[in-house]
Amino acid sequence: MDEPSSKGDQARTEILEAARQLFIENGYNGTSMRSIAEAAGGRAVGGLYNHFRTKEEIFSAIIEEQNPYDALMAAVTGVGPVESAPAFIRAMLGHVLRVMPRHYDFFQIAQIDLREFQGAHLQRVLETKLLPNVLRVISEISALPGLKPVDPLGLMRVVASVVLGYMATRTLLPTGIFDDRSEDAWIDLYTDMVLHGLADMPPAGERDDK
Amino acid sequence: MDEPSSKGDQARTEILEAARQLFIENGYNGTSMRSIAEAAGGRAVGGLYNHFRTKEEIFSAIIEEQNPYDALMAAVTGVGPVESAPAFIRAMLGHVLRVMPRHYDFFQIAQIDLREFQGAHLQRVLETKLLPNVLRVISEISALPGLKPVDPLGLMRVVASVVLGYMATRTLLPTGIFDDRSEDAWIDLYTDMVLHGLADMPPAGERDDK
DNA sequence: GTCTATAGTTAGATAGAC
DNA sequence: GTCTATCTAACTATAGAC
Repeated sequence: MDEPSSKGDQARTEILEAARQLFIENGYNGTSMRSIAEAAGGRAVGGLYNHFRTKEEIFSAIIEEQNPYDALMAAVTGVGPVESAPAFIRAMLGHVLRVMPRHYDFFQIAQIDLREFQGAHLQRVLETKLLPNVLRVISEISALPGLKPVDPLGLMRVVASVVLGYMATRTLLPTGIFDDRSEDAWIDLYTDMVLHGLADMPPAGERDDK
Repeated sequence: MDEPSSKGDQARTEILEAARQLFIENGYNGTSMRSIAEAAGGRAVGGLYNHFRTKEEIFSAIIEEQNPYDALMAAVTGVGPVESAPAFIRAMLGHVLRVMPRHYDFFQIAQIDLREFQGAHLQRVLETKLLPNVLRVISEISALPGLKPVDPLGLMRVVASVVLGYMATRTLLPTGIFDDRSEDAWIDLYTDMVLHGLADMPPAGERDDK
């Protein structure tokens, strides 16, 4: 992710770092090339154009180079061999829900892309890299025993919803309102809901709750 | 919500309507007062300032006057008397998940507020109106029989997460990928997960899935 | 309350010396 | 590759006639 490889690219890295922070604080159109240059080590505006042709190219580079794809896939593939689908889901959620908050910056950048560019820059990462792999993992889970009959697409959406909802409610609501539980406790609660639900009884007959 | 009460306020309504659409399409800073004036019946720019003092006041008015609070509370309080918490949750999710998509515009406006103003305009609506009422409803649910022991705050967060995740995945992912299921089928799937989980067995002992 | 015209500022991007 | 200086265009907001 962060690779200050050659010495000439150090400026580029500085610029991307400063830009990301400003985009998050002030939005895309709220961030000027001047402010990026200033925040990136007091540079001059013109210097930015030696590394990026346009402002949008800066934003695009952030999405392409700082996305948490590797970390996310490592969290998923790091589950290892398990015997049942519930065990896989519990381990996977445990990893993913712990990894995602460390990439909250990208979560915010992604929201900016959705609003300002209709997700155009995200789409490449999502469709070419993440989605196929996620679908493959979800299919593997479906093949394991222990789940109710749900097709892979349905399984993917509800799991994705829970992860996204977990991320969104971290800051959407007034600060500190969720702080009385530890992160581990929250993750257990979410996992238990996904696997076994909130009701204390299985659906009796078919109409315990209708 | 839409109240063309006096004749003088018709222009105001037209402006807000045009502004909302432009904000959604082009973001806050991507929408100019000129474009708002033009879209609101070919008005002149100066005329806007007879109704709103600043551009931000237009945005603020949209959040204050076009938020789906009433619709949301109606969906929740319209559940009526039930005997168990699972029954309440099923009915409530059925209403809320059907009502929220009809207010997707506001969902997008809310995201703009989060990004451009750190949610400053949302906060008033959320803290003074929605949150207290939601917490009250959640407490009522907790008092009904049929749930595992979960405190109201935990219950609120996981339910909110599911609703937000449902909304987010409607457009986050490539268009049409979720269209093979009807809305009703999706809502059933989400509700079943929230109540009974995805696993086909209750947690045996305590370690069926660890 | 709506218009035209414009003030004052700032944006993205470029030119050319070093 | 970085700087200073600047171009052109667009922005928010205001002034004043009707």
